[in-house]
Amino acid sequence: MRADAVRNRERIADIARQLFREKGYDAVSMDEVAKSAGVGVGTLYRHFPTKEALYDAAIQAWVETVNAAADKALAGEGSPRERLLTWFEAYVEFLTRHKGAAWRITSALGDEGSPFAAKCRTYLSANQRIIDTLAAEGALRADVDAMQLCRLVGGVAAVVDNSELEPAAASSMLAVVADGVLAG
Amino acid sequence: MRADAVRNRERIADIARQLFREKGYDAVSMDEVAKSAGVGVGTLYRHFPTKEALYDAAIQAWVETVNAAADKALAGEGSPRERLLTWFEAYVEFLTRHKGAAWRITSALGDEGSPFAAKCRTYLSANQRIIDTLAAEGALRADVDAMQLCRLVGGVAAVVDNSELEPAAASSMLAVVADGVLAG
DNA sequence: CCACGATACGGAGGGTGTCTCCGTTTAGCA
DNA sequence: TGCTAAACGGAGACACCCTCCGTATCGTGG
Repeated sequence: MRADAVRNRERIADIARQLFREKGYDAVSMDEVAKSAGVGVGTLYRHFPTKEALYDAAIQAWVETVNAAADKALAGEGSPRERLLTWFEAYVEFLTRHKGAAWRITSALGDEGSPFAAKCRTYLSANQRIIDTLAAEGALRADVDAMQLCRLVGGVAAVVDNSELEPAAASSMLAVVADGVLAG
Repeated sequence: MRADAVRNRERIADIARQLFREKGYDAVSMDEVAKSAGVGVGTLYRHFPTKEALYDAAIQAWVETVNAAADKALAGEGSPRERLLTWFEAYVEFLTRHKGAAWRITSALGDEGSPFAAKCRTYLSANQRIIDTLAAEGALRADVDAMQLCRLVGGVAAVVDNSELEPAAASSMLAVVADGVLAG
């Protein structure tokens, strides 16, 4: 790739990240991203074939830290319930950091063709590690799997994001899910 | 209202109901509804000021049966857990009967300005009755409210609808929520 | 039965969105 | 420095929701 192309690609992704984060997916148009980045829409579409692909690139950076968050939750000293809740809250915080991301990513679970498929795999494997660790301590009900957990917590995150709920409201819903998952 | 207007209004709502049910909200355009109903788009918009208002009218009928479903769940003979699960499954079945409805309605919880506000109130009061009844038997944790329950189960319904999950997958997620809500 | 005013109808077109196509410009190598 | 492959920009195709207004129809009072 030519040097100017690399520069443009990065500038576009940066600008898009800011815009999506401030305004949410639907409220940002491709024309707006192009104008803000000082390029034509053609350039936008050469680098990112669809709006969703641009979104995927824009939110890439923070997804990559998810495994660190899982490590941190597991390394905690509390009861299984406390560690599970720590993880759930981190997970919801991640998913709601960009407006509209929670629902888009949770919707893409199980859809290999989605532009978000790679992010879903990251999330699924992080949840799997949580499950494996807590199951080894005998704290989990037997029939819980990573996909189910992603969907449950993703559903909560989507609702929290959409209705712009207080952290306390999110926590009380997560407590319900955690208790349900821990129940024998 | 003139007789032809009444006929048109009903035909439009009927056609729209079928189309929305088959294809989901986003995949049905107003032009398509107008063409299928054999009217111009102007007529559509005189009867229903926005697409969401048309959707609201199209899914009106089944919403009205939600209270009957709550009665039926409460009249059951099983344990609190069994009755709660019966209600949850009926609730999810309602919300997923029209593709796209679960997320739209759950998103509208707490938004009085939404075209779905009336439907939300119906759902909230039905959930409140469930809570009151089970709380009187001492089966529920103290801090559960109807809004929280609507959001939790609505989130599950939205995920089930979006990913077209099997009933078994829905049931296992609902079991988690039910156990979490019942846990003391 | 008819004439006429109120009501309802149809569809062209405005505004905005995503995405494509292609003539023009530019980077980078020989 | 000259050439070619790569990248650029933006007009415009297409689809969507919704508005506007000239035309057609209903239904009532004479």
